Amino acid sequence: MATFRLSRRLRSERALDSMSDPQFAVLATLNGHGPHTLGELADRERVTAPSMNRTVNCLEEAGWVTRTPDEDDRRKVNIEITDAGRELVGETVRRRDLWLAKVVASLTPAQRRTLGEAAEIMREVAAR
Amino acid sequence: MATFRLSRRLRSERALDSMSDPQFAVLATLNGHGPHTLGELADRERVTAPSMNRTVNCLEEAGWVTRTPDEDDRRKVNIEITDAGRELVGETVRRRDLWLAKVVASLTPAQRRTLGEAAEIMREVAAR
DNA sequence: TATTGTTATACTCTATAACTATA
DNA sequence: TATAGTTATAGAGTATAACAATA
Repeated sequence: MATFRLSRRLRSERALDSMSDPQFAVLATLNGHGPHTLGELADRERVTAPSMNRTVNCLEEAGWVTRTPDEDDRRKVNIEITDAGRELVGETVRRRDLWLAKVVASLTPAQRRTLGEAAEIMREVAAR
Repeated sequence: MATFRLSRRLRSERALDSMSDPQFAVLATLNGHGPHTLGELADRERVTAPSMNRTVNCLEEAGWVTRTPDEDDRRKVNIEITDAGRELVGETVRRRDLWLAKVVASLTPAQRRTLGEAAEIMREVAAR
């Protein structure tokens, strides 16, 4: 439960309050790994195609991504992040890092050590 | 990053037919810390009162919690988990933590102690 | 015939604003 | 007048089922 709550708190540190977590997750994927088709995004986020379609619709209407029909397979649609989308992702990352830095600075050395050791265990555990 | 990864790993092990995360979070709180008023639950989960009211409605209709008017302050409503709710929490936890139990059992006592201490810090930090 | 994306429909979670009952 | 809870309303994320376009 502590993991879920901290994860939620970290996600709340975003550049735009109006941008939801699912939308940001898609934007971060496109920013870091290039254009994806709708099906690829749905598989990556473990949601259905209609669900991802709706999320992409919101991102497209807001100008964060663009849809382009695939030239080789015209059933597919390539979704690509815009310059405005890249700027938004960068701003969110900076804000999140700032919040984390303040929190860490307020902890005792022992607490920081505990979190550091725990993070290592959590990474190892999550990889199983 | 460790928090995000562990959170995602835990969710991926979640039973398909189990309840939603917000509902489970409320039920787990009531199961572990006794009855709460609506406002207390809303503050704890960092959502608005109307949002929590709807979640509690779903839990109440399903028979997992009960509403009881407070005797001292009749504006308040005490929300309490039912026996069926306790049973459901137990089932959900067992299913979600099936793999985690094995992982934790493989850790050293010192590692388990580190995770326990880290969980407390994470809860405090997430509440800011 | 199979795959990819979309639309239709329904449910939950979320919020703000307005309302009721009580302090 | 202030507070606790509820209702009204709206937007987003989720799903399944059905459909269109393309391979």
